[in-house]
Amino acid sequence: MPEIGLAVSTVIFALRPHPETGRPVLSIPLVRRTRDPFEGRWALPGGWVDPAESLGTSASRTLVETTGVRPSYLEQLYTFGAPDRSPTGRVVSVVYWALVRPEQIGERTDAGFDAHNVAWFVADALPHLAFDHDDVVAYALWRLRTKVEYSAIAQGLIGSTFTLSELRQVHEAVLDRVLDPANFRRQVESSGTVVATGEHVQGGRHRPPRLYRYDTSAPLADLGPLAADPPIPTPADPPGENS
Amino acid sequence: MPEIGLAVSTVIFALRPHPETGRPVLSIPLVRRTRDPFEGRWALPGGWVDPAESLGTSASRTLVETTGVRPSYLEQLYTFGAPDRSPTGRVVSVVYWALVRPEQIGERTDAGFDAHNVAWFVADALPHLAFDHDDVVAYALWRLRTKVEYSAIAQGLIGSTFTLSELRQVHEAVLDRVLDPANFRRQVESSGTVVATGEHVQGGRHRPPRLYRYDTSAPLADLGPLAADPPIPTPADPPGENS
DNA sequence: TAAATAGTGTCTTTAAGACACTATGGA
DNA sequence: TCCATAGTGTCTTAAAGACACTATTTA
Repeated sequence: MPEIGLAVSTVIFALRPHPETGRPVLSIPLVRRTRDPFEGRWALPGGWVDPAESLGTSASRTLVETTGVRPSYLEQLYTFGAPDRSPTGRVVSVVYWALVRPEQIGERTDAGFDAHNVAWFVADALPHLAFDHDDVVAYALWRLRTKVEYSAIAQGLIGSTFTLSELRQVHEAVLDRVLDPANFRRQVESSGTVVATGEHVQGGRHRPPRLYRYDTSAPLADLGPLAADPPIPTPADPPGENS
Repeated sequence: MPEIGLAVSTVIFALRPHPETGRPVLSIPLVRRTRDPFEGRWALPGGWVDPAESLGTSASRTLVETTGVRPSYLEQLYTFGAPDRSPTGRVVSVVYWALVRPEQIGERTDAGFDAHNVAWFVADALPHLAFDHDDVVAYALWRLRTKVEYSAIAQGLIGSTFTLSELRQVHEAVLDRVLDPANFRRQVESSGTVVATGEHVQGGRHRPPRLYRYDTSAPLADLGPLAADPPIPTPADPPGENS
């Protein structure tokens, strides 16, 4: 049995106001490395896999520990294992990607959490990252953009109720292009993934839009016969035993 | 750095004559375990990852070593890592799936190759496998069937030249349903993945069909920004250094 | 000339996209 | 009443599927 280090990393996506324009833009939290290799460079949150925990649990644990956010969606992306990807020895990384809702992005300041070494970046304007994380992020971005077009994962980025205009803005931010409001509405309504709450939003200087929520009985994404990832543990939850 | 065993396994697909009907059917080679755990049970070919080799190289090496076939296509499927998936200790398996062309399925009898413990099974009628390999195969089958509908991977299962009827039979065997010859032809021709050689097949008691070959300039499958897997090493090739 | 498969034509249905139009509340 | 966005209608195009039809070989 070979001596190979096994790690997990996670590419976390959320929509945050663009630092200049203020418009919602796809963003990723990174962690500054405080030791070699690549000391000082930004990297994906992650850590070693504990022998007693599943890969998915390991991913949610390390991402909560390092960035303080709790994801609404978590899916395995790919396993990176080129022999030379870490200069300090052989490391194989099982990479996950995650979505976070805006209300989950509280700025943590509690003890043991080093806010100085965690920062959010615009997904399309990242610095050059440690290890092979540039490639990892590029692949995660491709997967997110591909998947948002044929599944309901956008709900992982939005609050529990929303207008169709807000949902469309999520899709537009992810895909980085504008969508026709009429056609978008028809597509979403005919997909059956969304249900009108009956309420309306007041306050705009225009016709009040209907509020919708996602139909929780429909699966968020088609993983085929693969068991869904374990539920995201809340701070009180003990880790689950799923793969 | 935790003590976790890192292995690779591969789900290998080929079309072989059905043992009863003789018609081509999707088949998978399995290896009988000769030691605990699960001694006597059938399992996917695989082995430990060598610290010096990439994951893809490890997959092609172990599958050639154990089954004697050389794949025409190899792609990473998923990494399985439930803490209890092996009764003898923590093992994380990076699973690949592969396609093999009929001409590559020679029955090996050379020294060091134990034909008694390798056998081909019809993909939809496998015995209960060792470890969690039932789940692994189910997921691989789903991926193959999904992918054959929107990509050109079927070329990984067919010889270098073929008639559209033969290609359609490959799709039919994979999807396990009949396809309309007229519509299939139009789809394949408009996809641009296939080129007529100008030759025809003589001998049938009917109009001689055109021969086609795949356009090798077109990619076999869209992996996004992910680097393609390393070329399959022939027995003489030294292992590559890609992920 | 019959059998059998190769290959073409065409109609229907569905979905995506473009874009004109109506609806309704707030300033 | 005007502005802004919500929401509807409808036309065009492309692709998939059903299925009738013609083409060309061998037995």
